[in-house]
This record gives sequence, structure tokens and C-alpha cells, in this order.
Amino acid sequence: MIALVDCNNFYASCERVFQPKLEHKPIVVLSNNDGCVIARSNEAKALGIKMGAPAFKMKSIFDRNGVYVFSSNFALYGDLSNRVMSILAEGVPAIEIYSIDEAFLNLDGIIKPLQFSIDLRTKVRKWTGIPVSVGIAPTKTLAKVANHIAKKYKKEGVFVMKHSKTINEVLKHFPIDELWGVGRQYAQFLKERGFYTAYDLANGNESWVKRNMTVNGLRMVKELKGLPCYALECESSRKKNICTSRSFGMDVKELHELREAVASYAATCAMKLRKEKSLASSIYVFIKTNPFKDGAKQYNASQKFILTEPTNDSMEITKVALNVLRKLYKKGFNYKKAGVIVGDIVPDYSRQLSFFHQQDVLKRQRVMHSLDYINTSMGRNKVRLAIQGFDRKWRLKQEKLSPCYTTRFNDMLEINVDQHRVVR
DNA sequence: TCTGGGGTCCTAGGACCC
DNA sequence: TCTGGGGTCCTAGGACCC
Repeated sequence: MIALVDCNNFYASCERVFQPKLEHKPIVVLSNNDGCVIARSNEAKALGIKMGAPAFKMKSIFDRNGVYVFSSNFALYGDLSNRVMSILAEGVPAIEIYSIDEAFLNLDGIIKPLQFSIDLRTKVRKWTGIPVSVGIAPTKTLAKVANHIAKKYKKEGVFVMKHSKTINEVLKHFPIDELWGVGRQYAQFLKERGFYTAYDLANGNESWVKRNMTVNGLRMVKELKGLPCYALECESSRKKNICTSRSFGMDVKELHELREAVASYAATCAMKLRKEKSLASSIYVFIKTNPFKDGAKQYNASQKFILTEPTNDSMEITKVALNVLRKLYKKGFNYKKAGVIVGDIVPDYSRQLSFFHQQDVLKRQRVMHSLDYINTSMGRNKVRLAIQGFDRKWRLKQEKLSPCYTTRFNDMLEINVDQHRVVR
């Protein structure tokens, strides 16, 4: 059996951990740049606040209902995620960390999955403050279904779906559009052809499904029937592309500002590559104007550059990215977003050093190593390329950022013991 | 004023190889 | 009359996930 453990309203729950007064209060977390709603507590969902809704359109609802609004604080969420995952990893033979707030667990050898999961859930809550739901079933797709049921209907937050009678009963009431692997397009397509529930799809004609929904659709049908098609992926696999992109906090017109931003994104990509022990062979840069601005002149441009030798050197990648940017840039537009994607990634041990540049490459590797060491121990961007800029006016808007309670000394929670009162 | 930021996989079609 | 059979690689586009 496979368990899917999913943190409830994860980002909102993270904000609550160090501010217990937010318990039972509506909370939303906004995307970068404080743009859209990307997480909601149950109370916020009950107010009808939709996932992905633009924050500025929701402002009156926020004000009227005393909604607590947060900018996203990924340092906090990432750290709490690591804590949850390490607790889950104890006591099961294998774990696949599927996303920041979800993990599949292999329950082989666990005799009482239900009691085990209830205990696990209590432990995670007690040790981290994060509430989780657990769905248990013979396949990943069914575990996802079970998790939905656990979260929605089960007080104890756990649901086991083992026997085909239970499975069929659940699938008959499970809307097709909530299935893992059915997005908006497939949902509409399937409904137009009379498939409304997971049960309808599970009993569909397999070759028809394969023809219309590719081999992935076929796998989904088999998994719904209890035949596993997706194994647990426990080794984190090497990324094939790495992207760093942001919207700007303001309109950006000038090349020198875009250069700061693109250089920063390129350097971040290089850092992510080094963290993965990978090298990239291609660098793709894009810039775009704001598509939501009515009547504004629009311009989107992008270009890929293939390197002669793969690299993860910040200076090299930045230099190439800036050369591409120079070709893309046109004066007279208000740019809203830019990004860098490094691709054609290979492991760093596969590097072929060129005969002529061997010494240079080794020297630069040492520089990069020192750079990472300083920035890891003393704070992000403590040492950076000058071109990345100093005032960085284009940076994100993050007006409602909570403290990094667990990852920054200055943000640590202070408790006044005498008065039994939390000071911060 | 104001609309996120990451990823993956599959397929078809074209170009090319022997 | 009749024109093979097996591949790979690349790209664009479309779907999905969190």
C-alpha cells in the first residue's frame, strides 16, 4: 500500500505555526510580487476567495473580513517542509518527496496502516505545528483520491481505501475534474463525452483512452483499477531545465536595469546548477511586457544560446545571458518580467576539460566554491557580481513578509518568560 | 497601481542517417 | 504496374503537476 501525506493549506499553516493567534482566522498567502492568492486557510476558502485570484481584486473582501494577508516566505516554507519530510521518512521503508507539501510513503511491512497514519499525523502536528492528511491505497492515483476524502470528510485526517468495494464506492462519487492527471482541458473533453466521475473513466475503453489522452491517460485508468503504473521515485533525479524568472515590482524601461535583473537570474541559475552538481549546455533568456495592461504596446522576445562547453560558472553564464539580452532588448517598452532558463543539463563529473583552458576552469571552480561557501554561511548574495546591481529597484514587491523564524537569527522568536507572553 | 514561478511528459512532423 | 525498413534527433505545441 502507498500513503500520500499532504500538508493541509501548507503555506497558510506555516504562517500559523509561530502566530497561534491566527488559528481559526482566515489567512491568504500571495504569490511573488504580492500578485495572486496562492494559498488559503479553510476560513479564507469559506469566504469564496479563489485560488489564483488577483490580490488587488480581492482587497475589499480581505478588508471586510479581517483576512490576514502574507507575502510568500519560501525560506520559512522550505525549512518547515524539510522538518515534516524528515519525520515522515522515519519508520517507513521508502519515501518519495513529491512536492514542497506532499510525500508518497511505501507502507510495506506496516501492519496497521490506519493506526500508523493516525500516530504519524499526531507526531507531525506536535513536532512541527503543521496539520497533514493521509490517503492510503494500492496505487499513487488512488492514494491521491483517498487523500482528498481524508482531507474533506475524515475528522481523524486519514482514509484507507483497500478493498475494491470501497474503491468503487468512492470512485462513483469522485468528480472527474479532481482526479490527479485530469486538468481543465481533459475535464471538459471527458464531460462532453459522458464521463463525470472517476468510476466512469476507470471503466472506459482503454484503447479509446490511450488514443485520446496518450499513454498517461491509459496509466491513469489502470491505476484507478488498482494496477500500479507509477513506482515511488525515491532518488531525486537531476533536473533537465532550471529556470529563474520574476515579475518586476515596477515597470522597467532601461537596458541597464534589465541587465541587473537578467544578470541576477543568470547567477541564481548557476548557483542552482552547482547545488545539483550539474552543468548546463544552453542558456535561454526571455523578456516580456505586461499582457494585462490594456492598450500598452506589447513585446515578447526570447532566444537560446548553445554553449560550446557545458558550465555552471556564474560569470560565464551571466556573460552569455547578457549578450542574448542585448540582442533582445528594444527601447520604448515597459518590461514587466524577465527570466533565464538553463538547459541541456549534464552531470558535472562528465565535464571534458579543454586542453587549453584546464587551469582556468579549475581556478574558477575554486572561486565559485568560495562564493557559495560565503553566501551559504553569511547570507544570500553577500558576494555577487557587480552587474547584479545595488539598489535593484526592479525587485519584487513583498510588503507583507513574515519573519524567517527558523532560518535567520535576527528573526528568531523571542519569548518573555517572566510574563509568559510572546513578545514578538 | 495591481494578474506567480517553477517543473515534467507526450506526440506529431520534419530532417536526416544507413 | 510495382519504389523498404529501420532508426535518431529536434522542435513546437499541448497537456499536466505543485
